[in-house]
Formats: sequence, C-alpha cells, structure tokens
Amino acid sequence: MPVEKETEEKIFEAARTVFQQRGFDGARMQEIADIAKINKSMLHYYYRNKDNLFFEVFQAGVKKIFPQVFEILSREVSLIEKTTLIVDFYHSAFKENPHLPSFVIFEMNQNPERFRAFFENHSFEIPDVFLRQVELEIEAGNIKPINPKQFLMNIISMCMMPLVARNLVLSLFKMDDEQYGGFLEERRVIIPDLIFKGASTDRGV
Amino acid sequence: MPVEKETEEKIFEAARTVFQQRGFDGARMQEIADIAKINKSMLHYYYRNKDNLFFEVFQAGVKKIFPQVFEILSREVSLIEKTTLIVDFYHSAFKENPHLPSFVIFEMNQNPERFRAFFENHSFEIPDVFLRQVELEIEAGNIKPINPKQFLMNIISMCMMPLVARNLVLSLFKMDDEQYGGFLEERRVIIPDLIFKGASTDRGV
DNA sequence: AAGTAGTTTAACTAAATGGTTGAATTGTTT
DNA sequence: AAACAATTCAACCATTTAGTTAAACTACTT
Repeated sequence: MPVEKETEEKIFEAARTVFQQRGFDGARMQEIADIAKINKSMLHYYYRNKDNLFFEVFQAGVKKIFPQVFEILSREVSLIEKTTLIVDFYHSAFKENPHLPSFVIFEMNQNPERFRAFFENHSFEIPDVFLRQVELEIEAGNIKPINPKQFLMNIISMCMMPLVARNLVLSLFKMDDEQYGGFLEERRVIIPDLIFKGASTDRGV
Repeated sequence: MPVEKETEEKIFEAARTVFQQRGFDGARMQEIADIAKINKSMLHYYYRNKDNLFFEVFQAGVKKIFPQVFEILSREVSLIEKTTLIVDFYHSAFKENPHLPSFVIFEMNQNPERFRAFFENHSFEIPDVFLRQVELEIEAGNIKPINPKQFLMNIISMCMMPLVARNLVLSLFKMDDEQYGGFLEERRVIIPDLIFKGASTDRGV
C-alpha cells in the first residue's frame, strides 16, 4: 500500500462537510477525523489547529462562488443574459453545496472583523464593466434609473434567499424535497422575468 | 432590597443577546450569566438546561416575526399596500434585532427535525385570504400569472437577504454602517416598485 | 540493508463547559 | 419572631474537547 497522498485532501473534504453543516462552534475535530477515517492527530499534523482548518474551508467556499459570479458580470453580454446566467449559476452551484451559502453568511455575521481583512486582501470587486453597463442601459432608457448595486442586490436576493432559508421554506410552505426542487426550478424563469418586467401588466394594479 | 422579580427576565434578555449573536453552539451559559449579572446556577434554576433556554429564545424570536407578517397578509387592503407594509415591517423589526433573521435561519438549517414539529404545532399558515387575493388579481388581469407562494417568496427575499447577509454586503459593497443604512432605506421604495412594475420601461431591454 | 525523513497512531493533558449540590439568604405567612 | 418556602450563591463534578507527545511505521535514499 502506498502512502495515500490523499490524506490531506480527505481531511479537507471531511472538514468542509462538517464545518458547513455545523458551523465553526458546532464542528468537532473528532467528527472530522472520523469522517476522513484518519487519526485525529493528522488534523493537527496537516493543518496545525481548528482555526486554520476552518479558514481553509471558508476561504475555499468563498473562492468557489464570488470569482465565478464576477466573471459572469464581466462578460460582454446583455444585462438580461447576465441575469439569467447568474440565476442558473446560483441554482446549480448550491445544488451541490446546499449548506455553503448559510455557512458563509452565518460565520461572517459571527465574526465580521476576522473576514473583513480577508475580503480586502482578495479584492472581490464588483466588476466596473457591470456597474457601467447598468448606467448605460439607464441612459439609453432601457431600464429605469436604479443604483447598480441595488440592481445586483435584487438578483442575488431573489436567488439566494430560498436557498439560504431552505428549511424555513419547507416548513412555512409545507413542502417536501421534491416540491422544493420544483419551486426552485420555477424561479429560474420567474427571477429574470421579475427583474426586467415586474409583476404588473400595462393595466396596472 | 426586594427580590427583583426580574431575574427570570434578565436571564431571558441576556440569553436572547448571546444566542442570537453566537448561535446555540457558540453560546456559553457563563456568558449569559455574566451579562444578566447573576450566578450561573440561576440559569438552571429558572430554565433547567441550555436546550430549554435556547428554545424559549428561538420560539420568542419566531413568534415576534411570523404572526405579524401573517396579520399584514390577512388585512383587507390591496396587494401593493400589503407589499409596502411588509417591507416596512421587516426593515423596522430587524433594525432592533439585527441578528434575529440569520439566527433563525441558521439554527433551522442546523437542526431541521427539531423545529419541524414546532412549526407544525403553531400552524404558521400563510393566510388563505392572501393566496386567494393573488389569484383574484391574476384573474382580473392586474398582475401576471404567478404562483402566490412565489410572489410572497419574492417579497421576503428582497427584504430579508440584505439583512441576513449584512456583513457580506458591507464587505462586497465596501460600505460603512451609515451607507448600509441608506442602502436599506433606498430599498423600501425599490422593492414594491420592482415587485409591481419591474425594471423595464415600455421600450424593453 | 542501514539510515533518514515523512507519516501515522495510541495515549495523554489541560482547559472549558454544562450541570449539580447543599448551605445560606431573603421574603412571606402565621 | 418563628416557621416555611422561594431564591441565590460558591464550590464542586463529570464530560467533552482541542491540542500534545513520543513511539511506531513506511517509503525512499545511499
């Protein structure tokens, strides 16, 4: 048997699962070790301590999302196409990592100072080309005047909220997993539609 | 000195603060006692154990929000008025309890089974009158066909997401507290506007 | 095959944490 | 003021948990 070079990776994967599901405080080093099927000491051998291991997981989570969203925002396509692309991205990205969004949000609220620096270092900047694009569309009279950040916030809110609040939605709307899946699927059409056309017909409300 | 009848209440208030800020796993009974300025044993005297105390706090948090939202949804006013009322309610309710929304969401994702029963017992039902109202407005041709639950989800998403993800918004948009406050304020107009009229002018995008 | 560096393990430690106990104190009733 | 119940407290306990250590094992180099 060769020394499975994957040990470090097995640890990381297990840590990702446990941290995202339980949060920093709820995560147990022993559970991570058990899931990775290695001795607990290996965690410290490879990652020194819990803080460190957590931060690797957190960092990887953030890096999996933001750069891709920003890349989409930077493309040379119309606003409405970008909206659709982002909606699709969110819905597929979090299908694989259902706990990721609430994990990031909760941990950031928990310990804001800790991540302020991280975000500044990595300069996750909203692409300038997107901000200007919104302004151009406004000037051209294609969309109503709006702060581009609000425009983006609207899209992200509509996408993320049902994912972040998954169990709240299940309880309130009395859905099972299948109905929830269908509910999300419906939103891939609803969201771009609302963002660009609103709920009203020309007769008004 | 009389026996401050408030002891139980002081404990509850301290527990609310600590649990909402740190979550169940991050909360320390000793910290709650310190903030309440009482002996740690009092926590157990009045609330038996951590689980119990937590549940009281969680329950109170949920009961502070949902009944009021449902009450608004049940009123005999137009859909657009309801929307504005809900937006206003969310923005003022969470100004006082900034951690409440992410607290409830995180804990529900953490331990879904635990709260499933609670939600079923308390029958937080989306008012029928609201669901029918949406359908009536659709039939009358005032709003475009939409699943009423999606309609509600849209409003709640637009309201809650910026509140839940407060520190993410601060980091990504590089805002200070004041700018964030202004950003939220702007949304009180933007949200009903988007829900009912969308971003497009009649020239389209 | 001997030596060496990297890897893995079981056993251990120190600190923290939720919870308990029994005595002391306070307030109320008679 | 004596008796009694409710409340408060300091000291304590059992368990859990992150982290350490030193020995054992593996694979590679010479």
